[in-house]
Amino acid sequence: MGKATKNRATIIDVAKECGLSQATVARVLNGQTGIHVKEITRKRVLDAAKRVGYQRNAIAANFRLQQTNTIAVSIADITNPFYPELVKGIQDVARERGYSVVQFYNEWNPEVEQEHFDCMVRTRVEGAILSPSDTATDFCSLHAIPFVLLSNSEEFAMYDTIGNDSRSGMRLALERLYQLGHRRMALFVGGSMRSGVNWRAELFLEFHREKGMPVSPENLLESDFGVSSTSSFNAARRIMNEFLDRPVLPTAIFSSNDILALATLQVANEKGIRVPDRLSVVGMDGIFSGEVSSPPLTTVQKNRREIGRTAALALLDKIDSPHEGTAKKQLLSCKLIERGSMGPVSANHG
Amino acid sequence: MGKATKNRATIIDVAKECGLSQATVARVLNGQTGIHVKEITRKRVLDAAKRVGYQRNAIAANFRLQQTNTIAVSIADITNPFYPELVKGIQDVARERGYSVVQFYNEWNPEVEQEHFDCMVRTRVEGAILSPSDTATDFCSLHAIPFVLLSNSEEFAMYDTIGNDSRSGMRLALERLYQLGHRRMALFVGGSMRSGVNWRAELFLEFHREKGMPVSPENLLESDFGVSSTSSFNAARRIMNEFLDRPVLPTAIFSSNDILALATLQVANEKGIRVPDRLSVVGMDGIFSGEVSSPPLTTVQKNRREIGRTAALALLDKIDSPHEGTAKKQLLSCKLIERGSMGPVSANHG
DNA sequence: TACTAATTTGATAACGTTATCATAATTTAG
DNA sequence: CTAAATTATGATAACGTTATCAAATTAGTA
Repeated sequence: MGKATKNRATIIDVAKECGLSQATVARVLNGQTGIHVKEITRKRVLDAAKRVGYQRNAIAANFRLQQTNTIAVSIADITNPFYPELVKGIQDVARERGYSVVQFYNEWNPEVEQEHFDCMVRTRVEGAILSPSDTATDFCSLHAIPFVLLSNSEEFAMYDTIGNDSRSGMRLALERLYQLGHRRMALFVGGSMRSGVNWRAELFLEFHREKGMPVSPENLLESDFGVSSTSSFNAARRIMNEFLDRPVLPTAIFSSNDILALATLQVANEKGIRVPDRLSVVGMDGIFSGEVSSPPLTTVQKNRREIGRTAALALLDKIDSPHEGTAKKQLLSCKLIERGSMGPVSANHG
Repeated sequence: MGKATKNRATIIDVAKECGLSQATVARVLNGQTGIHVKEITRKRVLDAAKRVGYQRNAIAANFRLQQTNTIAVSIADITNPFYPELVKGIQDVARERGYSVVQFYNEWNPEVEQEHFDCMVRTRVEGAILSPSDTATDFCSLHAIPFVLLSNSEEFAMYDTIGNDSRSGMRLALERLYQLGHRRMALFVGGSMRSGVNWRAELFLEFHREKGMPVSPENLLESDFGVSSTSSFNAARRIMNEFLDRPVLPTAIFSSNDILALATLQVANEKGIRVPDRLSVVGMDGIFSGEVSSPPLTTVQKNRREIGRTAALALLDKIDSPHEGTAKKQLLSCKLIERGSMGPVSANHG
C-alpha cells in the first residue's frame, strides 16, 4: 500500500487525448532540438497535456537515456560549519548546468563512506565530489564514475583535487603577525584524521627559522579531533584553559581552524586576557561564528563557496570530456580577513 | 561524448556467465523475500556476478518498480545555521529506512521553489519535507506527493506541520528573566517573510500585562530580514548600534533568533556595556555561534536534529499509510539553555 | 500535371529490471 | 512406484520514455 503507484498521466494518455501518435507527443513534450512539428499539432499536444495533467516521468526518461543528470557529494558532516557554503557552491553550478545534487554524509566513518560509494555506482550518478573521510580512503569501488576530491593534501596527488592553498594562507597570517611586532607566537592545531597534521608545524618552524626567531616547544599546541564542532570546541577549551594559565604567554596564537581560535578567544575573555591588547588570536577558515564573536575573529578565509563552484566546474568538465591525462590540482588562494582579534604588540606585553 | 554509457554488466551478462536464466539471476541478486533458490545455484550466480562486476542498475529497478526511495527536502538556504542540523536529522531517519534524500535550496525565491516542486513531481520523489519560503506558498503543484511542512505558523493549519513550540519557549525565557529580577525588557525581532511577525510582540505585551509591567514602545525593536546570516547580522548591528546609545536601557533583551542576539552581544561588548552585569541577552534557536560567543549566549534552544527526525518520521508514516483524516500538527518543546549572557539584575543597573 | 525534395507524422524497438505465470525438477505421501 | 505436493528454474510481459526508421503528407519545380 501507499507505494507511489499513482496512475499519473503518461505520454500515451496524452496521445489518446489528442488523437496523435505517442511519437509525436514525445517530440513536442520532450523533443530534442531541431525536430520538425507543425505549430498546430504542437498546440494540440500541449493542450491535451495540460488537460490530462501530464508531468514527464523522469525515472523513465533517465532509464531510457541511461543517465541521471545527478552528481553526488560526499562529505563527513553537514553540521560542520565549513561545509554548507561549499555545498551551496556546488549546487549553484550544478543546477545551472541541469544537474541535481545528492549528498552523502559519512560522519567520518570509512565504512559508511564505502557504502555511499556503492550507492553512487548503483544509482548511476554521473560524477562525484568527494571529501575523503581519511587519507586511506579507497576510491576503486567508484569504477568508471568520474570524481574530483576536495583536499589539499599531498596524499591524493594521483587524483584531481580542489583545495585551498592553506600553506600560503598560513604564511600570510604569520607574516602579518610578524609585521605587527609579534615575536613570540604559538601554533594551535587540531588533530585531523584527514591531513597529515605536521605540515603546519613544519611551516611554523621554518617561518621562525627564516626570521631568526626561537620557538619554545610548549608553544606548539595540539587539540583532539572532535566529531562535531561542539566537541572540537570543548576539547580546545580544555587545552587553552591550561595553556593560558602559564606565567609567560605568547603574544599571538595562530590556530589551524576557526573553532580552535574561537575557543582560545572565549577562554582568554574568561580569564581577563584582553584580546587583542595582550593576545592576538588568528584563525583559519572564515566561518560565520568568527564574524559574531567578541572581538570578531581575524582569520585566513577560505572561500568555501568558490571551492564548491570550482569543484563542480572541474567535475562537469571531466564528465563532458573524460579523456584527461594527468591529475589536475587546483589550489585556491586564501585571504587574510583582519578583524578585531588581532592587533600590534603593545607595551603591556610583559 | 562522455555520457555515462559505460557498458556496465547487467543481469543478462551475469546469466550468460553462469549459464542460468536472467530470472534466476534476478531472484538471487535482488530477490524479494521468501523465494526459493537452491544454495548451489545461488553460489553460481553470486560468483558470476562478482566475476563480471555486476552492480545493480538502480535506475532500471526504480523504473520497473515505479518508485524512487527518495524524499525531497526544500529549504531556503543551507548556509543558514538553522538548517544543517535539521537536514541531518532527516537524513538519519531516511537512510535508516532505506530512503535517499535530495535537497532543494530556493533562496527565499517562491518561483524557484515552485520549479523545485515541479522537479519533485517529475522525479517522482515519494514524499517531501518543505520549509515554505513564504506564507503564500502554493503546494498544489505537488499533486499527490505526500508532504509535511516545517513550520509553527498558523497559516498552514490545513497541512501536517512539524515545528517548535516557540511560544512556550519564549515564555520560558521571559519568565526566567522576570524571575531574575528583570522588569525593563526589550524585544528584538527579525522581519521574516515566513511567519506573521507579530505574535512575538503580542506575547511580549501579554506577558507584561500579566506581570503588571509597563512596556515602553521604544523597547520593541525590529530588524530587517536578511537573505543571509551575515546580512541579518549586520542589519541587527545597525539597529543595536543606535539603540544601545540611548540614555536609559532595558536590563534584558530577548531576541527572536540567535543572530540578532549575537549582534546585540557584540555591539554591547564594543560599547563597554557589560553582559550580563548591565544587560542580559537571550536568543532563540541554539546555533553553534552562540556556544562560542563571549559570553556564551543564553538561548531558547530548538532541537533542530529532533525536528528533522520527527518530520522525517511523520513523512514516512504518511507515505506508508496515506489515508489520514485531519492535519496533524506536532510542536516540539524548546529548552532554555542558560549560559553566560544572562544574569540577575544587579545594583549597577541605573 | 507529375515528379522530386522537404517536411511532418506513425510504428516500433530498445533501456534493465521485477513479477507473473508456466514448466521442470524434486520430494513426500499413499 | 505412481500421484500429488512441493520446490526450483525459465520465458516473458510489463514499466514510460526516446530514437530510429518508414510512411504519409505537403511544398517546390519543371
